[in-house]
Amino acid sequence: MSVNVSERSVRRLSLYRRFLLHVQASGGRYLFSHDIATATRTSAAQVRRDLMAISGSGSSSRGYHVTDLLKSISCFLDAPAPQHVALIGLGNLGRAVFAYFVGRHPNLRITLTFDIDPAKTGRLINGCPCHNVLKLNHLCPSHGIRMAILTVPAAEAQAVTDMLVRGGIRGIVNFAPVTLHVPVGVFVETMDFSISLETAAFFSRA
Amino acid sequence: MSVNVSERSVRRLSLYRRFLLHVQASGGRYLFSHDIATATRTSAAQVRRDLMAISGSGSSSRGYHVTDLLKSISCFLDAPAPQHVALIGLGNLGRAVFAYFVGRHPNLRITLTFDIDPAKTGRLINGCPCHNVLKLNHLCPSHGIRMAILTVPAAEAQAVTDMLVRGGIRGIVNFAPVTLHVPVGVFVETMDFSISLETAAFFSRA
DNA sequence: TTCACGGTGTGAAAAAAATAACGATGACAA
DNA sequence: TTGTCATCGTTATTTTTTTCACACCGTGAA
Repeated sequence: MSVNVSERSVRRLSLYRRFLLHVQASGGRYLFSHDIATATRTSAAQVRRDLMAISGSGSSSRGYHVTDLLKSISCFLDAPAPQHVALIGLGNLGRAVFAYFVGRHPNLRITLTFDIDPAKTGRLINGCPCHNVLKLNHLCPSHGIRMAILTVPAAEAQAVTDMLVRGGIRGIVNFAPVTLHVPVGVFVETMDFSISLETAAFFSRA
Repeated sequence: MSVNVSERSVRRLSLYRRFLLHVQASGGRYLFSHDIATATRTSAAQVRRDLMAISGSGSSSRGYHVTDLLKSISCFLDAPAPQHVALIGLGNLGRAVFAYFVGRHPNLRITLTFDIDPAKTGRLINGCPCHNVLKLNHLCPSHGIRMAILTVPAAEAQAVTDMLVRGGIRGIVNFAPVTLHVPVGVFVETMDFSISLETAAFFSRA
């Protein structure tokens, strides 16, 4: 089902969905491909092509039906049941991510958190149990957790990643400014503030 | 000088530099392209090609001289003098970004911060003055600020962006989960946690 | 010296991605 | 009805990006 759709398409589809949700909330019912395109800074052809891949269909006169299209995209992007997510590292960043997360991603659920600090482990954080990071490879499989958010210091990131991989994790959102090494089949998305900053700095004077 | 180098190359060069700094710190003197490649998860050919573009040259027997290469990359990526940066929005995220920033980017300097909350404006934050966000288009030009980090709520992001653009900002690192609209010539880098999360969720079950 | 080896720099080829092009379709006006 | 028009779905083309391939170079061994 996921074959034939590139990473970039998936990203754009996620953007389209976000826009469509806004439109839906404000009562819009139909959109043309170029509406979606301008809202998400891409081209109408690109939108049509992306939607073609997931067979979301529109009418040539009215365009795309917002609710139907949302259904198509969500059906494609989301798992049938909510996915469980582990959050590793409950420092400032980890807690901020957790706070941001709440209520925003109904299909993703932070089920467990982990930290190495004994002052944090063994308690509930936002109603979610926090365990010692050493229990990772044991607890993730038993809770059906396949993806993780990594908010540990850079120095620990690779070691924790190795544990995650051993624990069967298949997708990682990494906030540490390091390049993680994982086996094929494990997806890593790095939120690399430093690199983004330097890139923006560069092009701000291009 | 910046012509002919794609955004992706710039990103990779930034990654190479980070790796090279680590190597330098641990006393390494020479590296082959494939060392850099494996460390940054790309290919040796890609590394050589990227370096070719900035005319960083290596020897076929020893590889690349770490310090020389660092010099080449930094000369290419960095402005001759430190660039001034404005930070807009001093909520949890903004303060976290500021804290992360400190000491990590010698060529970039957060010169001014802005917020809309009167409890924050008029004071020093980390030794850096905080102004009302309405003073943006006035203060940015007079301080030579050409780039900004945007950590305001999504609902305000576009309005603030418009002010930034009027204030002459040419590069924005945007943390708000919205697609910003800017004139050509203004570079926007969006740190989009939601999109990254959904992308990782998708590929974690591919 | 002479050869083999492993790496660089770079043009050529391949793959991936974005853009353009176009027949088909349905709404609407005349 | 008939023609026009704007948009869709899809194929074709172009552009961009990555990978391959190989001549050339410096080193070390024989």
